[in-house]
Amino acid sequence: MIHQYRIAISIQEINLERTLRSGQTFRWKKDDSGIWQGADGNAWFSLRQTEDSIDVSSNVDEPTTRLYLDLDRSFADFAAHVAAHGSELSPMLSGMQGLRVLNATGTLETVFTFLCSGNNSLHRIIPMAGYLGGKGSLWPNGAYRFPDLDQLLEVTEAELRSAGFGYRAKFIVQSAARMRDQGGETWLHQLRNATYDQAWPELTSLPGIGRKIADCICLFGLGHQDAVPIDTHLWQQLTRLYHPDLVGESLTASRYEYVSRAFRDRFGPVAGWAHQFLFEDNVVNGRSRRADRTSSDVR
DNA sequence: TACGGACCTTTC
DNA sequence: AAAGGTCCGT
Repeated sequence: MIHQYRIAISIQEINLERTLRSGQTFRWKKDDSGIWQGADGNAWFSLRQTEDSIDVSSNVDEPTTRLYLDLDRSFADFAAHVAAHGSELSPMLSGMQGLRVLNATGTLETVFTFLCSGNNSLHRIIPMAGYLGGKGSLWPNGAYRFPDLDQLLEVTEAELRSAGFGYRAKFIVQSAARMRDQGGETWLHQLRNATYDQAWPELTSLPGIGRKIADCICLFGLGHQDAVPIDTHLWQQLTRLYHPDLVGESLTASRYEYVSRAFRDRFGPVAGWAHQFLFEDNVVNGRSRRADRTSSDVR
């Protein structure tokens, strides 16, 4: 059955373009008509956004879509909350209206696509995520349902190697096998009911998943919004804003723990959202900021 | 326990 | 050289 409905909401409250291209999910596509085609877990969505509404076609009802897009929380309230805990983020917020952290339920997809993300760039992560997604079945909107664990278990390391996955091929095959041994998707989804502190060590027990990717899975795939993935972008931001003595230093495990805890202490339950703004700001502005610094420092 | 180097491949 | 890191050996 196909549901069709219009959700009245301003583009300041949720900006699909900004949100779906912010690197928390990798398989959404905007078609030639400007409609976003995607899938998450058991759902598929066609979304057409205007200034004040989103027209939805989907196999799920409106409450389910609202939950996925997290629409029942106010972006404006949230942004105010972030600004109250860190005024240094205020200047960034005006350019990031409607950038949200989605409430994905397809946790298996989060695990295996972020397994592709390490030491990699978006230009390559997206086609890799698309390749894995293609192992699943086709939804009516042209998006692929992400394969289940049994389907992933059929993929071989040799195949992924030849598909350009590099050394991540082994991690993917090994993690799929390990997950099966630990209880499969039942085990994974049960981490949703666990706390962040409980879920994190479970995830890092999978090969290829270290502290950063475990934090991504906690935040983007399990709904643990106190998780703070610290990648190279966050590290640049956090050192610049809060730990100037560490600027330019390498991100070691001990520094990760230290900086991560400090950020969580500052922003509490909205730490994950605050992280998303800092990440996005660095992706957009970081290069020029680095260029400014080096051009004035060097020579 | 903690750091530094290797690691696939593509793109800037 | 750097990319939204992780693993391994010292």
